[in-house]
Amino acid sequence: MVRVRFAPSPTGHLHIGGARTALFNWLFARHHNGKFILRIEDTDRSRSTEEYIESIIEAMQWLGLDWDEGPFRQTDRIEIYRKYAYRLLNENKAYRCYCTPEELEERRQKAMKEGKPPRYDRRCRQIGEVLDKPFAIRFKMPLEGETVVDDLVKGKVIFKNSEIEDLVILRSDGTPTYNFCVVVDDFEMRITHVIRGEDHLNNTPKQIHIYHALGINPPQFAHIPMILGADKARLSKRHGATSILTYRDEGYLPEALINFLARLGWSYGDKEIFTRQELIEYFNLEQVGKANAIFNAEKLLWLNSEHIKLTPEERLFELVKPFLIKEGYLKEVEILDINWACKAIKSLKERCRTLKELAHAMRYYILDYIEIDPKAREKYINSDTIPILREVTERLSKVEDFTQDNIEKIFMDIVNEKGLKLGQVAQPVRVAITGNTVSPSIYEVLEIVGKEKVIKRLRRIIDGT
RNA sequence: GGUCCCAUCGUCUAGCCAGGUCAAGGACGUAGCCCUCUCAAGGCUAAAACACGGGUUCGAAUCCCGUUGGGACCGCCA
Repeated sequence: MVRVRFAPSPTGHLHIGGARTALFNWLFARHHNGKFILRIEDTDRSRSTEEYIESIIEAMQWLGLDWDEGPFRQTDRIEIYRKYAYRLLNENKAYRCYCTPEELEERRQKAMKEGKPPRYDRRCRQIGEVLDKPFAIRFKMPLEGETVVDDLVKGKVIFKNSEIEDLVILRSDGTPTYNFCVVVDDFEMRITHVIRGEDHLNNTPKQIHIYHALGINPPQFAHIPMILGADKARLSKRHGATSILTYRDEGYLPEALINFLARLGWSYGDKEIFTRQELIEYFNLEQVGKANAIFNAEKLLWLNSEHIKLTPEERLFELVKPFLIKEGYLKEVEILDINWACKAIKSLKERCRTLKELAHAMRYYILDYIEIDPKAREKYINSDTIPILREVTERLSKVEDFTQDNIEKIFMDIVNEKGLKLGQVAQPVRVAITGNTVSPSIYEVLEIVGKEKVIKRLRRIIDGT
């Protein structure tokens, strides 16, 4: 049984990189009919907050990355880690370190300045007796030999044990540290595959030794490449929308983001567009690449538009509602006729790349009156076009059955009778009805807006009010 | 500074493990054309890459070594 976990630390919102790690774990679990576990690594009490925990969970839920166990919190499990740490101490596999953080920091700075590796010099490892001073517990790393990490993505990676420092596993305040908690938790939670960012690759040999000291077998490791910003630096706030929830608020579909994230570092031949089910079916670690990837916002936008096209109008309507309300086009209690709304959305869905854009475009279907773009007005509403608009208004107002076909007939009649080009009629009308020079087919727009509003808006333009 | 990872179009990538079918394929973006009531969508076309240098081999994008470049880690952070 495959058991994987996503173990974010709540020191910030869920960002692109974290979400991709979560996704790969989730996909791997679902593909193998295994379990996906959520674990909150909040042992850094000074930086972890409840707010971030909630935010991460909200983002996971929005993405549809559901977990089977958890969320577990490491702060609830402190006693467990402490127990294991003291076990190692008693078995002489760890030792008390009496150096203070200040001393260590000082030595580190000095080492850096002298160009030496800023590593702990193991000075307390020699102390035989127990001193009456505050202490941290350090793990005894082997002093020689090699450790091989047989990584599912990177292959065999070899580390010299002499390069690995004696890391602190329990702080002097009694709290455990990251590298120790992961091992204990992954063991206790019976994790079979650890899929995480490549930034943890260097930690892996340390963890492997802790596994061995505890007398347990390490899980399989898979270190996936990093996601970098356009400047090739690690993705951070500087690169704009970094929180997953921001993408939700900007009108991205979760399935589009999932699709995008999946293709960042993983591929399935030439296929670009995947449904959630397809990803579960096709995902594997073998096809995960080794090189870092740069976050490409343009492609995400394109994928979003593709997924909007794939989404049924009914669902789009539900998804776009919050945006309509936020934009003020719709009051919260107001109810739109669903069939009408779907017709409106259908006309717009292949023209919009985000739900935000969709909501904005829908304004001219919903509102009674719309603002006319000054440039559009200048170009298309003038003494030449007012007579045309008058003619259109007059004829449209006589139409009983306000359908696309009937509307088109009227436009064509006017064009033929007056010897005009269709654009000479369509564009002024488009500006009068939508407020801009861009919209779906004008006949379609008129039908959806409806006779009453169409006539009202045209009259308003003609009257110059 | 040390250790580790990585290297195909601007970007995501296929191909690499099992060398020849690759004068390197797809996608985003860009440019042009077609369609056309506008804008999209769609269709067609174009520009655009095997980082560099050695080696192995009849043959290398694919295997080996080095160089360069990028990234990560080196905490009583995770």
